[in-house]
Amino acid sequence: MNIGKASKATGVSAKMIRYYDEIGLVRPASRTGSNYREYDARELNELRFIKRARSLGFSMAEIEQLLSLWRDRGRPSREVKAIADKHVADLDARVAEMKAMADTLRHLSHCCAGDDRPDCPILADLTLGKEPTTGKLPKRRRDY
Amino acid sequence: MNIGKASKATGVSAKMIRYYDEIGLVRPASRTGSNYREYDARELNELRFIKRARSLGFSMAEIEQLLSLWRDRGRPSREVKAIADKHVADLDARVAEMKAMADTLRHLSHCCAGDDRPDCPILADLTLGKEPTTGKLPKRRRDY
DNA sequence: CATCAAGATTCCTATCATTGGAAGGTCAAT
DNA sequence: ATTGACCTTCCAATGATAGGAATCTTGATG
Repeated sequence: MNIGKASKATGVSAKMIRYYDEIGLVRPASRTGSNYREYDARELNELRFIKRARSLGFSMAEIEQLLSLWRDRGRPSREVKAIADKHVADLDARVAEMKAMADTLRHLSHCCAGDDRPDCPILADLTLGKEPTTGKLPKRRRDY
Repeated sequence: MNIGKASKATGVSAKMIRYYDEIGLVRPASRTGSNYREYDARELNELRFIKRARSLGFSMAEIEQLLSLWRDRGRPSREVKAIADKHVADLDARVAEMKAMADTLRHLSHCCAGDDRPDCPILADLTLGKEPTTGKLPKRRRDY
């Protein structure tokens, strides 16, 4: 099965399949005589695994760990659970941050007349240069 | 006031001040005879404005709009409110997505014994290659 | 005044995951 | 044989930020 079919079968773009190949997230694909990448059921499963994990917000680094655990049939579920739990905590923290941002803005917007007059508490607040109400933002570690 | 002082006064790194300068988010800073950037109170305020807006999760594009509205003393507050409200809606949507992710993972983790045995519903779920429970993820448009 | 460290300048590099395109080789069907 | 769809590699760009190198300026001290 070539990369196009594999892409359709897994929902991972051909570009990204090549990229995962390049960075060694998946083992280098075997090649046909004409240098086309070839995929079998096993590799399709890995690609689906990656896709699902990305959609759950796991970083590539986490996926690398999860993949190696997944490949190891004897691994203790404890290890997987630890990664998942850490990720849940991460997600919860980010949700809290964003919720605080949204609430702050919602409040400001609610106090803004939103009419033809120039008085606007939103801009007034921005002008203050205050620290964010949520405290310093942590570094973003990943996209999701 | 040189860039180092401006950085300390606003909390925006010198690197980022130069970057905002370079991309035209702020007007090109005036220069001393020896080519040092010079900042006055007005520009410090703009940098604080940008910092605060970033901390509220506005994208650079949004900040560009907000800045031009902020500079225009006669603008209707309606325009500012519209940007803020759109952003609140964006944030709410992202919060909902991430909450759904966290909940899905939390559920999976809860079902995982987390012991020495290899059976793990988390990996089992990832193996399915299902569509995310939250539906397709929208493109991330920004960091925050 | 000479010197030296701190701090300014520009330019280049990297991040992370993803997308886009160009140039060129291959496959399948007509 | 031609055509069009598909594959290959390589290069560039995204957005916001950080790091570093090379070079120049400033300000303080001996």
